[in-house]
Amino acid sequence: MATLKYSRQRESIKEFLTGRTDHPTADFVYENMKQIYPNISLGTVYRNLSLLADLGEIQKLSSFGGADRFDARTVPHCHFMCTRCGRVMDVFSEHIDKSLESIAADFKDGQISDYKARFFGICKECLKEESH
Amino acid sequence: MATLKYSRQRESIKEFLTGRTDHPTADFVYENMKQIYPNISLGTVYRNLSLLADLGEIQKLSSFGGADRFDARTVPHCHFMCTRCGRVMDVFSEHIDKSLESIAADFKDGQISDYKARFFGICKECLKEESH
DNA sequence: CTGGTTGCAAAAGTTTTGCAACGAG
DNA sequence: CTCGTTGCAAAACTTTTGCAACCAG
Repeated sequence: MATLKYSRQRESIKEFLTGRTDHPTADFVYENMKQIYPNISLGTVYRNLSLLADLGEIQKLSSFGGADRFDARTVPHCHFMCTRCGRVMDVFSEHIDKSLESIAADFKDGQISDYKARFFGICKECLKEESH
Repeated sequence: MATLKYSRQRESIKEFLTGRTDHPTADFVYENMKQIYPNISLGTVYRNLSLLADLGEIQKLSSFGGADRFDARTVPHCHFMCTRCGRVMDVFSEHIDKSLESIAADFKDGQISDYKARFFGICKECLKEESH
């Protein structure tokens, strides 16, 4: 097994993600990291995002079409994507969490190790605009 | 609105998908279509898969990392992906369907127009191999 | 004819990787 | 010193698109 070594870049990337509630793409992370490390490369960002996801410190979301998104919130939770503006938001609901837990438990032999759910629709901001 | 015209290629693509229970990628569809239309192009496959998805005749699944997958089953349903062999299978469970419906209903203002859920774990085939 | 569809190829977009230099332990 | 990490660039992979020829209605 590879022994992990400290890297400023990796630390900054994780810190950056932790400070946000949206779900940035790798390229967006890259653009922001450039302000701290002008020479950082996109490859480094991808490598660290992958590594952090493997360690379970962040979550990779491959669910929305286009580039993958990354989320520092690692507890199982759902996402809502607005089909009009493309924004991806976390969904908070005990009802939802309980339902998904019971869904996972519904599988035979405890096969489920993880699950993700996402919902599509039009967000309130877009609905507001629509009524103008 | 564009008026749809008949195309043998589109018909074959849809027929191909309908006859399968796995969830092929565009490239896999392309490789198989070549046996019927040796000159068919990947662009045509992508265009028709997109078109069929827009028409609601098939479903595009962007949820599993790597290339998108396509599914002729259009009723809302969940998928299970084996994290070991990568296979993607449909999940049948009244319990799950009811839970997801009630999740969607939990949103205010009927915002939800669609939802997808997927579960990860190790499939029975892989578990069997593991015990050797 | 008209305009949707196709094959082809180029381009765009996303992610991975080989490699030499660098740096943490 | 060792080996994980970085920057850079090339490559791999996935999807979209411009265009002239083609074909369904």
